[in-house]
Amino acid sequence: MNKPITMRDIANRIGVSSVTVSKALNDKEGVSDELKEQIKLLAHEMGYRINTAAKSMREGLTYNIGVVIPERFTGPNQSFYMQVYQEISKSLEAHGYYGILHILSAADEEELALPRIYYERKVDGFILLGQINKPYIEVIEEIEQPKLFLDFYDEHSHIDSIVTDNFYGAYELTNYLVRQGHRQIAYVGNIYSTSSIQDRFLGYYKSLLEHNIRLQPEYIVNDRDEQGAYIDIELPSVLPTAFVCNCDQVAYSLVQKLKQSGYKVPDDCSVVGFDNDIYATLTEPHLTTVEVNIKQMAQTAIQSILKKIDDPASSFGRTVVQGKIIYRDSVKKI
Amino acid sequence: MNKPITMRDIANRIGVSSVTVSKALNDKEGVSDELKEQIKLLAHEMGYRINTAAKSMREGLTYNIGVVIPERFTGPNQSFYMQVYQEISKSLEAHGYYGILHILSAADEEELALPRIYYERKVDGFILLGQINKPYIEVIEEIEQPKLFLDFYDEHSHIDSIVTDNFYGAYELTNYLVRQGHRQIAYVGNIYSTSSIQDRFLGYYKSLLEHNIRLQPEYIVNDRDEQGAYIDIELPSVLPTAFVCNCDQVAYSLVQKLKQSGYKVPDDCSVVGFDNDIYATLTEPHLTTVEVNIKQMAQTAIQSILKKIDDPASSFGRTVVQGKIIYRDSVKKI
DNA sequence: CTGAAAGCGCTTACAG
DNA sequence: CTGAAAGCGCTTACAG
Repeated sequence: MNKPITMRDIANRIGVSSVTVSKALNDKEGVSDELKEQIKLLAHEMGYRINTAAKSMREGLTYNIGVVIPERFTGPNQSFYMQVYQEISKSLEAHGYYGILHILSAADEEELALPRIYYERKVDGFILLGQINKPYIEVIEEIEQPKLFLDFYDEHSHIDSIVTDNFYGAYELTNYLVRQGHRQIAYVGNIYSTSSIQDRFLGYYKSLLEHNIRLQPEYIVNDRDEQGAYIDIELPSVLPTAFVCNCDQVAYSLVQKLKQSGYKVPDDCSVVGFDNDIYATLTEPHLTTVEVNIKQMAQTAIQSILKKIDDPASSFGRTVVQGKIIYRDSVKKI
Repeated sequence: MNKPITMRDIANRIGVSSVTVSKALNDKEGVSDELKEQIKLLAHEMGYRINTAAKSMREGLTYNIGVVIPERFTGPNQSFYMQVYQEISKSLEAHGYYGILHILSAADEEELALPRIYYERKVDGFILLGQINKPYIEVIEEIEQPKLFLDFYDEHSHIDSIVTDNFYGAYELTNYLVRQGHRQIAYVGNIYSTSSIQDRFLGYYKSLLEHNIRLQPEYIVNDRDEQGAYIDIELPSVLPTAFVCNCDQVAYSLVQKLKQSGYKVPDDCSVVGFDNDIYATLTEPHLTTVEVNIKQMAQTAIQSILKKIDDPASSFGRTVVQGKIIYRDSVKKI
């Protein structure tokens, strides 16, 4: 391996100082346009590539962002967070930054072990992607580097967060059902299970309230136990004309159940989901659902974290990103 | 933000030189055990975290590996490569290395644009994950840094590669069907489409040959067109007793087709898949299939690339990683 | 417009 | 066993 080209090499070739080369390559003031051009050209010819490590050390910036995802969200059937990570990766690159992924193992989360990227000063900030345990949140708070929560938040923490608008998405989707003539509308999901299920339920409820539809207890259908494990869905004794499901996967199960019970979707009963994941199009008919705006969530997160790196005092609080209804074939106008 | 602690700070506190601190913290020779302990303790107390950028510059190593995945393999329904990336990330961390993901856009691949991590010397080596275009391969070959192909290979390239053993996996799976009494066995897949479909076909064919079963042309069932788009599967006029599908997703479609035609799986007909992805358990009955050993593929890739960084002359050629049959309920003994 | 000096925080090679 | 010196490749602040 021959020695890498440095700014000094370029400088020597033209008979100029390395300071001038640095200025030229970084488009700084203080070099004539002519010389600038000449230097850039030569740099290109010589195949110069900047040594980021040197720049990093000098500036005290790594140009890396750590993205921490709890292990439990990274299974083969849960591609959502990895999708988000992809977007983060792409957007970061456009800003001259790079993502470093850290899968937080269950053991490390339990033992409150901080990621290695922290101890090695590998990153300028952290994006915590996906709900982490309370005690771990407290440890994270102690870190004196910029950080934010993505796709979850913690009421008692002062860490900024970016979440999808579960409440408004479910509200809009339910409004749509009402506009299609539905008034017997059930909600499927354990509303004590997670904050997104709960917020989606509340959006659904708001729509009912606005339309003077009474919330009937038997129209809140449970889908999972305390541990989050799916349970068999029990259909209400009087079938509603539509179901709002807290996620596409549950909508998928529900449609199977309805079919088994001899009902046709959407002819006998409409069903909507949430997430627009693989289950939305695996279901027959394909589900009308809410798509989370992954791209915007990623971009918002990056803007915020970069701002915080630039100015550690800046703060954004809780930012909410709106989703988008995807209309398909699982709703019938009645 | 208060100034970060350096080795010098620790040194000053004990009244020793920063050289000694460096040696102690790195467990190098030349410091008494006593002093070493004292230094480590103090470092911990003071919350010392090494400045990797400085180390990097000094050693000329970034401790990062670039992982390049073509965009077309990163859709929401294709979590496989992101699974692999997760494993790479985890294993790398155990070696004090970190992965930097680069999604290669279709445009960049077309225009032969190298990733930014290359121009910024952000990484010590590259793992190319997933088949890239021939012309791009040629550009990659020019890079004077360690690199390897993961999950694909190129006959005309001298770049080392690590692939899953498609041939042997399909061979074993077909052997299993034969042991279960099957002799009319069809293969589903366009055998001119990709090298893995082709290699899996050849493994299937080897098993037939070994068992003196004639390969019948109508038992090679097409599943996709030239562009790789799935087409409607046409069942052979005489139904075989078993189908070997080139992937789980196609097995899923096939089972649907069989059910629509009034056949029961596995009672009337057995079906096996390949990949053990989400479709394997989405299918009813759950599919017997071959699981790619993602963990081992990642580990092998990392070992190889780290060895190459250490010794650029080292070469491994084409390494094959064996898969594992997952037995489920889609095969009947006859 | 251009450059000499200094320094970012480490580690290696050498001297004691 | 311990440390002074040198240097990795950049950039900033300052002098000319």
